[in-house]
Amino acid sequence: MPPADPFFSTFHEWIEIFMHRSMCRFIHHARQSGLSMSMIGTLFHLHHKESMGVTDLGEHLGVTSAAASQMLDRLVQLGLIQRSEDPEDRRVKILVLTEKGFQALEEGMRAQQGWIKELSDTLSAEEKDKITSAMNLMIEKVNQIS
Amino acid sequence: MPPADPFFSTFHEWIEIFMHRSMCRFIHHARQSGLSMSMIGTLFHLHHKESMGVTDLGEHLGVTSAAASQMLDRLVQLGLIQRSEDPEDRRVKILVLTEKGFQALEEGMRAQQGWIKELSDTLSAEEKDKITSAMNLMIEKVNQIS
DNA sequence: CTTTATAATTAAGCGATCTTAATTATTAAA
DNA sequence: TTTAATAATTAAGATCGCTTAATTATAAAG
Repeated sequence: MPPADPFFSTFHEWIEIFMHRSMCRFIHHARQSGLSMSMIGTLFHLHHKESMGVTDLGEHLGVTSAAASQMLDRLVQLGLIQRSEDPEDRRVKILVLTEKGFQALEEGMRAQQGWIKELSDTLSAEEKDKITSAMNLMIEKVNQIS
Repeated sequence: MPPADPFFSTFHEWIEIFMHRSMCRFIHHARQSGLSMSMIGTLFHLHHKESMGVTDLGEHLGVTSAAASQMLDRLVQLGLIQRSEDPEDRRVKILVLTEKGFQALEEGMRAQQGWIKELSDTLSAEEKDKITSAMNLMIEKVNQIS
């Protein structure tokens, strides 16, 4: 059990609400784009990891490197990632998200956000300011921790 | 293009950060639990929809009712949902999340939250209060819109 | 009462996505 | 330089999750 800190319990409650509102639509969108769970995991992973090898990626996804390699074939074919040789160690491949891959991620995240407009409509200008300011604070801090 | 409202742009930026931090771990956890994308979508859907029929669920997931029915077999077998006859119309099945199903969802969401501790450590008590209060405001408002 | 419509399931088949095992290419070690 | 280790890929086969089509059960309409 985590501590009964009001920060954590509120955060947890908010995440629950956020996920419940967002995930259905996100999954729906992913399926329609023809992206599997592994592919989505890969796009997210490459986005905040800059670059990584095939085996490492597979481990993170919980599949074999063979499976990762095959899935990467499809992502390359879709133009969502770029796979190139690592000049430091030519056995290794460097994987990076392409602009198109980045946009595919963005689109998926935008797909879930209809309900935020609804939320916004119930808020006064001061309330929006308060929330915006709190989020900016979190954004600033979270950028420092990695 | 959505309006260049600072509320929306900040919210969007925050979602991006949140998703990138959370989704990899969430997907990893889902795979290890043996849950498919449809299963996860179903658990989320049933959690905030109370109850719904098989065909409706399939439509929401973007699959046929046959596929939904087969997937529900597995979820029932895993004890994550309960499937029972609707007394009002005995052709229809009522689907509800079991306690175990609810806990599986909770677990998945908890799996992603390690980084929140890190974020918390960078915040002063007043900063936490500010964020907690803004989130409570959103929670209160969002509960009114559905 | 008979016919039609609807909800869910079952069955058969197909393609996607895994797995293991073998292969190729490169690097590190003996 | 030969041998061993590592990274990625390829190939073959198994399994999963989907589709369509047929089936069963119930409800609504004629």
